Parts: sequence; structure tokens; C-alpha cells
Amino acid sequence: MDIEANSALLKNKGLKITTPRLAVLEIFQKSKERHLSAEDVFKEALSKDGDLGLATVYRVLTQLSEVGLLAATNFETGKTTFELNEGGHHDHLVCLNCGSVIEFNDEEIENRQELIAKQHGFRLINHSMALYGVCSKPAC
Amino acid sequence: MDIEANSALLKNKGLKITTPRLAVLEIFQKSKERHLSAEDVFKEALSKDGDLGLATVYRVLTQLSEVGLLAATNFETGKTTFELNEGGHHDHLVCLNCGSVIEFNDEEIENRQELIAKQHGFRLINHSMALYGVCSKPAC
DNA sequence: ATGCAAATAGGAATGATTTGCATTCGTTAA
DNA sequence: TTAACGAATGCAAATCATTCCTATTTGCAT
Repeated sequence: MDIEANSALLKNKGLKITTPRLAVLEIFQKSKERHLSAEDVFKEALSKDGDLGLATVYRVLTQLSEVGLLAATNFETGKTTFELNEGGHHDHLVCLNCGSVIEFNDEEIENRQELIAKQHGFRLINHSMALYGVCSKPAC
Repeated sequence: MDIEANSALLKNKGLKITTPRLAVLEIFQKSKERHLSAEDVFKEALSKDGDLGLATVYRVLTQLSEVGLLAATNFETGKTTFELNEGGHHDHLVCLNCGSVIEFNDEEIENRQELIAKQHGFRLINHSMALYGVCSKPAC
């Protein structure tokens, strides 16, 4: 597997190489779904390997987000979801019917955001943007 | 007061005119702060009038949002906040240090959002956008 | 191999929000 | 105006996501 590679990732970020952290990384890499909640990761871990505390999952997700291996997002569901942070920043387009999520990135919007922050004397740290609508699938 | 006016608002939306609903509307109209959480509203109601269950506050806030009298927002604080939905749509610029919130509206961004949705075959229903940063106050 | 700081498990605790249910209230038709 | 019925309320208990506590285990520098 890519245990080697993941170990290197962790080491590069100054994190110890532990079973839970490798397990979480692998779950994201192998998951069909890109966006996973703590609960999702926890269930997957249980079904696969064996034990892994829910509290540990939360801690690991937070840590991996802090070092930039994962990215956290808050949709309107009341639970935080995480995704691999490979391809740089992007925002989300969410279908309110089927729940599918499309990722996009728009330079123009990013620029306007910077400008707006500057106009108000803010130093911009990050932002969250999600567009909600109904997609074009027949069922939607 | 504007009990008359608020009663009319409720009636127009097909909601019964009840003490809790009038109380909540009035709290928002008289509040110094524009963005209030359920807890905020609850405390204010207690200090002013008298009894009003927290569960009722939650129910009323949800209903008033559903009919468009209030607008709900989820910042990264773990609690939902509400505001009067008078002046049309806007987004938020939030200071991560002092918590101050500035509202803005940017035509350009709104247009791009519509365009992006269209490009992906979505019918856009609404969106949420919050910019997080640090404001220019001395303490921040 | 050994020790110590860092990490884990898991159960209890917290904070926000919701739900169940018995009681009360608003509104509509008589 | 009033009776009656469904909707709305209050309260307490339940739920959901997340965090905290602490004894035990583990990674890794020496």
C-alpha cells in the first residue's frame, strides 16, 4: 500500500506516525465519497480494521486539517465534513435534493473577496462559500 | 408599538398570532445586536417579559425563517444565528478575533454564482458565503 | 533496549437543538 | 359570543455532534 507514502506525509508535517492517523488517511484515499464526517470515518474504520475511538477520530481529523492534509467544510447539515486537501482551494455547489456535491473554483470570485476584505480593512484568513440548488439529474 | 404591524406580518405569512412570535419579532426589532442566537433571544425574552420556553424560541425562529421574516446563518461557531430579513440578501465578513460582523453585498459575486450554477446545470436556490479574517481595530 | 512525552480508548460531560406529551390558546363556523 | 378543534406552548427528557478526562499504551530519540 501507500503506508510508506502516508508515513512520509505525516513525518513531513511533524506528526508521529500512528495507526489511527494512517487509518484515517487511508480511509479518505480509498473512499468512494470524497466528503466524510467524523461519524463516517469512524464507521468505516470499525468495519475495516477494528478499534479506533470516536474521540480519536475527531482529534486526528482536527490535526490533519491543521497541518493541511485535510480540509474541513461546514455545510448546512450541522455536522462538519472533511476531504483530502490535495488539489488546492475550492468551493462547493450542493444539490438540495440528491445531496451531490460539485467542486469549483472561480478566480473572479476569489479576487472580489480579497478586494472586499481589503476595503473593510480586514486581513482575509479564509472563507466558506456554498451554493445550494437543484441539479439537472432526472430525479432532481 | 408595532404589535399591529407585526401581527399583520404574521397573518400575511399564514401564521397564527401568538405571544411568543410577537415577542421574538419585537426582540429582533429592538435589539442592539443584529445577529442573535436562540440562546440570546431566550435570555432577552426572560429578562423582558416573563416566561417563554427555549424550545419555543427554537420553534419560532425556525418558522419565522421558513416564511422569510428571519434569515438563518451558520458561522463557524457551532451555533446558528438569526437576523431580520428586511433588506434583501447579503453576505458576511467576520472578525475571528473580536467577533464583529460586517455585512456586504457584491453584485459581481452574485452574478458569477449564478453563472457557475448555470454552467453546471443547477437551478440556484440560495447560497451562504462568509469571509473570515482579522479586522483593523487596534485590539485585533 | 529504555524512558518519557505524546497519543489513544472509551466513557462521561458538554452544548446546541429536538422531541414527546399534556395543557393552553387562536381562530373559525355556528 | 361561544363551542370546538387543531395548532402552539412549556417543560423535561432525549438526541446529536463534539470535547474533555484519565488511565493506559505507543512512538521514537537516546
